[in-house]
Amino acid sequence: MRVPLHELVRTSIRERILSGELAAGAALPSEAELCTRFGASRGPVRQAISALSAEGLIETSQGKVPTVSRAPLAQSIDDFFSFSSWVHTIGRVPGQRTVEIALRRPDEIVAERLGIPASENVVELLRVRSIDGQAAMLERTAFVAVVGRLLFEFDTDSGSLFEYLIGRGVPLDRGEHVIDAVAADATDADLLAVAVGTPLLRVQRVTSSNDGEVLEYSDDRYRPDRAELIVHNARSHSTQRPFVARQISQPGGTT
Amino acid sequence: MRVPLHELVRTSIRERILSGELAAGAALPSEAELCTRFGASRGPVRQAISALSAEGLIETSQGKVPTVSRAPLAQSIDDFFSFSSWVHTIGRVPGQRTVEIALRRPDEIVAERLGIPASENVVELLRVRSIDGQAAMLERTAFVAVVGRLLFEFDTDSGSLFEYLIGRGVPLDRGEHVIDAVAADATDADLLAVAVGTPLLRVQRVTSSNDGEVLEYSDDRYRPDRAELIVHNARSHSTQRPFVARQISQPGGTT
DNA sequence: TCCATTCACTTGTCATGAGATGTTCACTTG
DNA sequence: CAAGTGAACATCTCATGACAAGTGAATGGA
Repeated sequence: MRVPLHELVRTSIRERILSGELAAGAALPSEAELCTRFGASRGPVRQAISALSAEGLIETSQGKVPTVSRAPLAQSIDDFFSFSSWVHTIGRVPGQRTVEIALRRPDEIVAERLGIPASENVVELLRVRSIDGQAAMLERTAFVAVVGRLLFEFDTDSGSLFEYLIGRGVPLDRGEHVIDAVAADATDADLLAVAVGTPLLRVQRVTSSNDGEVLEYSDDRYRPDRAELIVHNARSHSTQRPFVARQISQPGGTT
Repeated sequence: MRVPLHELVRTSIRERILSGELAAGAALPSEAELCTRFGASRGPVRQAISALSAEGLIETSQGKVPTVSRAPLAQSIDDFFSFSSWVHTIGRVPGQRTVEIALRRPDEIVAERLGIPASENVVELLRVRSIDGQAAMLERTAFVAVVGRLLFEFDTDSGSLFEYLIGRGVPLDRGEHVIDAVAADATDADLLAVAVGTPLLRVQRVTSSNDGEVLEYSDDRYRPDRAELIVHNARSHSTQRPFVARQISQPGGTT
């Protein structure tokens, strides 16, 4: 498969940023330099820079050399998918305790969300996720069989399941998250150490590949005093990109 | 201020799409046609098309004329800011009942969110928002004085406050939304017709201009059985754009 | 009638050249 | 010593030309 030149330039620069070689706030080489370095004309180079800018990785303005963005969006995106990654980037210590892992028939809702017949087995995982040792979220995940098989070779208490699956080549690319609020049931209350009926922030996620193949369904319930979601959004036609992330709850939030 | 040619082409096409002149799925003129029509070379035209594609308004692929996207993102963005607009686009009837409107000193939290001293007056508005006549959300909004003044010339029971303010030139451009869950207090319970302690989905929004000037703070509480939030997200470097919107709750959501 | 091929047309990619416009900083001037 | 000036340098804008690659409809043969 032929790789266009601007694509090559783009990924090359991106890798240098993500690897830390180009730190946040650092200046990129000028267009002219990039041209000679890649043996390209200004067209592809500008195309690559423009794409990286749209991606949120760099910031540009006329007359100034592009600089590496201080709040890289790529990080936020990964953070939104991976609890461990998120907690790490905010400088806290993530933790997880596996309550249950099982291969079983899915219930109606899980089967419907995964888009499979109820007769097809799924791997279900129930974990308590914590921040600095304090329980913050209860995670009920169901994987389709082909992905779930990989779980039995993984210590679900050890770290980021998401990174593990990505590393094993599972194409967890797209996520659809439905957000609402539910009252803690007996299980929630027990594992999150709250009273039954306490309001919890629930995020139901359906993760699929770029082809649209559904791979995972998860029902995550957050203690709202420990974690919340944050959405940035811009109207009109600004170049500002929307982004979604989690954040630690601020004290005094309940009016 | 000088308007670049590619910007001109871009807004021209965008207007033709948003006005409905170019329906969803319709084919755009070819690059060559656009070039002659605007007296431009391919550069600016391609730049405009690429921007519109990134905006999500059109879809392109090699060899085929660009077509108007069937799920325009611009709509979703506006929908996320305006309750009325959202309810309209899903084919329901929005409603609102103003419970209170007042000019007063802000409490600590409101003052902090708006970034103003507690001695500065704000206009506070309390409204019940409904879908097809059923109460779905309770909205507590505080406006800085300069914006709030406009409210007294507006019938807050009549329709979209957001559109009214935009029409009056208020630059409501950027929004930061913090999402969590709270238990319904006595007021919430009364106005939303639920029991005290019922979990509600809360969205706290700080709206500001592109310059970063804070204009509005809102605390919206949704009945999770009537409305929920939905977030689409894509990892990696796909062209897929993230978006955030509201949606009507599906029955049987509580596992 | 059906199917493979051809061909005109489309967008994607890339090079080169040139002027406009914003930034920065050393240098001049008061 | 501070303020203003200007040149070097950067990106932004736009034009022109050329080839590669995908699309779709017309064409022609089986």
